[in-house]
Amino acid sequence: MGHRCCSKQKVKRGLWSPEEDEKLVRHITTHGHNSWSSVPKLAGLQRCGKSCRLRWINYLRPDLKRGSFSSQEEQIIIDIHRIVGNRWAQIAKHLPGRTDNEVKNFWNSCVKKKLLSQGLDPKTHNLISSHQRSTSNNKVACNIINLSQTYQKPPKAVLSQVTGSVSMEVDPPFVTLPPLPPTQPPFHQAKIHNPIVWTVKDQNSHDLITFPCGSSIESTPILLLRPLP
DNA sequence: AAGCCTTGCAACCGCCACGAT
DNA sequence: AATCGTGGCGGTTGCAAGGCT
Repeated sequence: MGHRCCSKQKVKRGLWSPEEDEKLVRHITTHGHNSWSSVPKLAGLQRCGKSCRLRWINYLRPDLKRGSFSSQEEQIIIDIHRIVGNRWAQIAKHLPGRTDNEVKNFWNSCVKKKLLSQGLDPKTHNLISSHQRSTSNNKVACNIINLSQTYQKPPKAVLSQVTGSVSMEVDPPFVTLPPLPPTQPPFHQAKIHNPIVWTVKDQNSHDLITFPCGSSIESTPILLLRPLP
């Protein structure tokens, strides 16, 4: 069956040859890819557009970082996965030079096993034991759930309910991740009418961090809440 | 050395969302 | 409003390479 764009023509499948790679790279570096469906024909490839797109994004893009993941990258993956779950594309956006496929493979081959060996459920990041954590940790966990639920709502749905600013109280300690690189194109920027401001306060109502979300939820720095050692 | 098993990763598949018509 | 084409995403598969017996 396959994708509709591939069903009409005879397309090659399987591993890409160096010659095919060269054709694709040459075409995209000189002409770009306005329409992936037209790339195979213009580049002289017997592949479907979807396959070309995948090959370029996951393997041929010049800004890809090859090689094994650093421990810092691994920690970022774990932290963001705790919040957003198996949204590999979201996670990969916070790891320059890494693709969603790479992150997914790394998770399935390494991180998952590591968490299991530590007695942690890779889906929930909670201890596999039936006992709950201490009350202090429960408080943090509760905030993670709140933030997670908000984060996972589609941007449109969130914005439609926002009339000014949204604030959320969380308890320290917490860490933050830097925002996405400035080159990241704003997601659905044109549709945003009500800017969101997230405010994190301490227990005495002092502002700890405030960050506007002028473009969208997608470009918001993700707050990572985890107990400090 | 040979056969089997495991692992990592590239690629495919199926689905969904969205814009154009 | 319905349909179609396309891009994007997560889940899954297949294969090659390396390890083990």
